[in-house]
Amino acid sequence: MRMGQGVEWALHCCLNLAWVGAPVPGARLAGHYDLPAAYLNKQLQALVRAGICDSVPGPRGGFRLAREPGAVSLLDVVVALEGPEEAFRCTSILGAAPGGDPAADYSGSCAISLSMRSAELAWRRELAARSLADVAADVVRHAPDAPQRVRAALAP
Amino acid sequence: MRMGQGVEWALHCCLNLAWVGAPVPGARLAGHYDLPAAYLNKQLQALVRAGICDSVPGPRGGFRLAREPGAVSLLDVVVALEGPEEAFRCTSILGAAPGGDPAADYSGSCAISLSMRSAELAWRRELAARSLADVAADVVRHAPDAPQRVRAALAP
DNA sequence: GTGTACTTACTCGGATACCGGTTGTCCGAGTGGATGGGG
DNA sequence: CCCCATCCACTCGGACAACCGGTATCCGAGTAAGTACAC
Repeated sequence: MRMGQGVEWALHCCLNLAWVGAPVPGARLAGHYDLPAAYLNKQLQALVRAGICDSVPGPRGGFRLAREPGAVSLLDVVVALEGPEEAFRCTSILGAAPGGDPAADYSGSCAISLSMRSAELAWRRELAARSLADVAADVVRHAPDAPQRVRAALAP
Repeated sequence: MRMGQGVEWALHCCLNLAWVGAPVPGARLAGHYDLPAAYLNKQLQALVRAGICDSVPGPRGGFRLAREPGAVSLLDVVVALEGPEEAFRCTSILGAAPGGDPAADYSGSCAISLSMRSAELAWRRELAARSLADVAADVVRHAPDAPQRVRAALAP
């Protein structure tokens, strides 16, 4: 059970976009972290589809945050890249057991499914409660000049 | 980010093993849920390596729970099959950014890594707090004759 | 000097290969019970 | 009737393929800025 690499990249990029404000080309973000530009572009496209980022084409274009940093949760980013379905998928194998209904959906009644779903819900709740603004505040507390340095490195 | 199918199978099998008490062949468990026997066997082997199940060879052999159901948490099963490493892996891309140390390990200082790890810790805590005995109790509360039916179907 | 049309370089966007990991399958090593013979 | 050696069927265990999703890459469509020219 591993999460896609793109999630880490997207989170760092979103944080930087929150500090820059102006559109930043995907290639410049990729160069900043020494990442494959084309692949990072793919992840950013997913963020655009999810309504987290806006993309402006042409010269002086790039990606920028579509909402306020406080209105983008870590869960939003994770869901945008990993999809909305949960990690544990109940396939209702109880339906194949003796006395089970093969056509029934046990995901809402199977105790195992409920327990796994409950745990995953706790994970999602933690991610949903933490916004980009919260993370940015933590970074600033530790390194107050980080936003300025990022702006200097990424702004045109 | 999807969890392996084997986790669901292993959880159901462990619950049944807790009710049966005696060794149950992997093939019989597989037939109970109409699963590929050889592949389920692979998952059960992982449980044995993790010390969750014991395996007895020869006729009248099979798999049985190695500890009391109350001493096996859902997290134990998940870790046995999915591995101990966490879903979100911090690759310290901050080290590649300007002003970063490429050789340093940022997984303990990067605010993003800390937030993701905190959320995953909440998930693990939920799973660790729920044992097979707890889940079994929930099932019995909903269907009191489940243990007897399982014994009748799986016991030799 | 100013407005306009063109050129151009730069951006995103989707379609296309590659690879590791989960999924699925197979056969061999080992073991406990059943069986047949002998005492 | 009891004991023992043999045989055998049954089990796990690890080694071997197949399929799928994440990884990585490329080139084309579209756009806005810059430029040259005509008025």
